Amino acid sequence: MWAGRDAMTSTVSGLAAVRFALDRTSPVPLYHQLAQQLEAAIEGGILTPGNHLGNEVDLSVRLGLSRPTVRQAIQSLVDKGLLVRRRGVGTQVVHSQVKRPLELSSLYDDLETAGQQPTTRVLHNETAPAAADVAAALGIPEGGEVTVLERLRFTHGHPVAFLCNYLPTGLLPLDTDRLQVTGLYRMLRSAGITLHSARQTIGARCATAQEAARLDEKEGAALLTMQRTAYDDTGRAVEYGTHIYRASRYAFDFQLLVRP
Amino acid sequence: MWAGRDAMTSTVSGLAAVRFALDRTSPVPLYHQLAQQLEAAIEGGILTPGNHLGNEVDLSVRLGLSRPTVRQAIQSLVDKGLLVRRRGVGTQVVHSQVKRPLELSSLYDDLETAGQQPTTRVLHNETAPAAADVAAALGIPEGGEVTVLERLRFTHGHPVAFLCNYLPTGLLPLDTDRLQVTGLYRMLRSAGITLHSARQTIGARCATAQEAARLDEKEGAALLTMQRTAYDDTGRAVEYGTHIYRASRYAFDFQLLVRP
DNA sequence: TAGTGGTCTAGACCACACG
DNA sequence: GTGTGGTCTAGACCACTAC
Repeated sequence: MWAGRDAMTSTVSGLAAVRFALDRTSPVPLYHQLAQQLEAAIEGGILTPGNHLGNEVDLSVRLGLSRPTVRQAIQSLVDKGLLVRRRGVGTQVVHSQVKRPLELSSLYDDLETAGQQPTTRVLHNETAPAAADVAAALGIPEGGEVTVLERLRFTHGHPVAFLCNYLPTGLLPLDTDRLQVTGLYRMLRSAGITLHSARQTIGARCATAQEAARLDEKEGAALLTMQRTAYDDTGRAVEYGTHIYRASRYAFDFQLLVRP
Repeated sequence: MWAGRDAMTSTVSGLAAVRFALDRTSPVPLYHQLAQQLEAAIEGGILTPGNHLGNEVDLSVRLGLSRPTVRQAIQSLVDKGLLVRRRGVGTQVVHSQVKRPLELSSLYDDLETAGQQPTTRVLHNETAPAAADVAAALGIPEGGEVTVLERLRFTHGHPVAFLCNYLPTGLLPLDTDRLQVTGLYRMLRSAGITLHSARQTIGARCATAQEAARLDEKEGAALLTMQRTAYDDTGRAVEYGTHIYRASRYAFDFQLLVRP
């Protein structure tokens, strides 16, 4: 029985071929090290779709880890959509190219990763009393002071979007020069504000004459609209924005994972 | 010290007031029972934003559970965005109204939960050879047989969307009569197909004369467009669709959680 | 220094799928 | 039946935060 198993391992493609290197002195948790190496093996094609991962108990013995630790590593990849577990069956690599789950995306980052070399022109950057909708979105009293930000975003010198954002005044320094060379979300991050969730609405409408002029479109052209309120990890609203995109030059593209 | 603690509990609003009822004979896991009751306490306002949950060890003693079990319950609520944990600080109820995370949403279900009484008219339901884009999306050979579905979705008797879907033929029975009274995703679910992920693109354009006529709009009206490919839990593509929505009557509205 | 969550262990029993 | 993942226990030590 045992001899048979050992003899078989040499013919098993997949997990048996993976070399794991766990460093107990590293500050990186063991389950995370294991998850990273499993993910690398999947990305690198060593573990191919449909490959069984073998049962958790054997794996934990082989790695010298406890089963809960191995489970935690596997679970994180299941959450990422790379693995599927079935009771009584086993753990398998998922069959397809699920790339990145939906992120709370920043237009600036999206454009940059798409190689679009985004640039920004700041049209307004000043404080003003909050209108009713802004106050409601940010959870502050109507008429309270907010910072109003209006920006035009360009790619290759052509306008793509008109961005209007409202933030609680004093939340972070909003230097106009810095806003011209980076994205708002990056500035939030580097100010120590971790975004946690957001509520957004995506719609469409035809461009008014003013909007058309601003975005270098014809009047009546299709525009994508987005309103978003973003919250930090304590649940405090940190940003409300109404954005307008040229539909001829931009579309929202994202991956969803079903939460079980 | 201990006396002081006990004396304080009576003045502590929040967790101390919550009565937990755990049933060890239930098939529902203990961590899930606990998570549900904590969630109910938050929804019901017994635990209010900012309330500390108290340390995990005390809670596990009080409940007669092990700490890992309590942690699992708390973690599930952290994943849902209801709680925040900070090392050295504690666990707190999040400060805002984060309601539902983004789901792989079905238009039919969305409309129904909004009380819009959706109805459907099936325009086409037949098999045809797959065009290049459809074949690529579904991962089948070009010219391979697919089922083509064209539907109009109404609310209160007015058209909202034109839905065109492609599915691998034979994946499930697609009875036209049933499609008229329910949604495609419900039929997939009841056929034992669990959706796992999807890739979607949302854009906008102006209505052509034909589209305008079909959706009871004027030519040139703004339309929202969505293309989506959905995958089941083995990573197999089970559905590809191109949808068109009247922007005057529909917008995408959803909540995002940042995945840490 | 004291208290918190973060990580990890070494077991155990159960429910479910498959042959 | 046999093997799988699902759940649960009762401890342990560490890293971080706040005072």
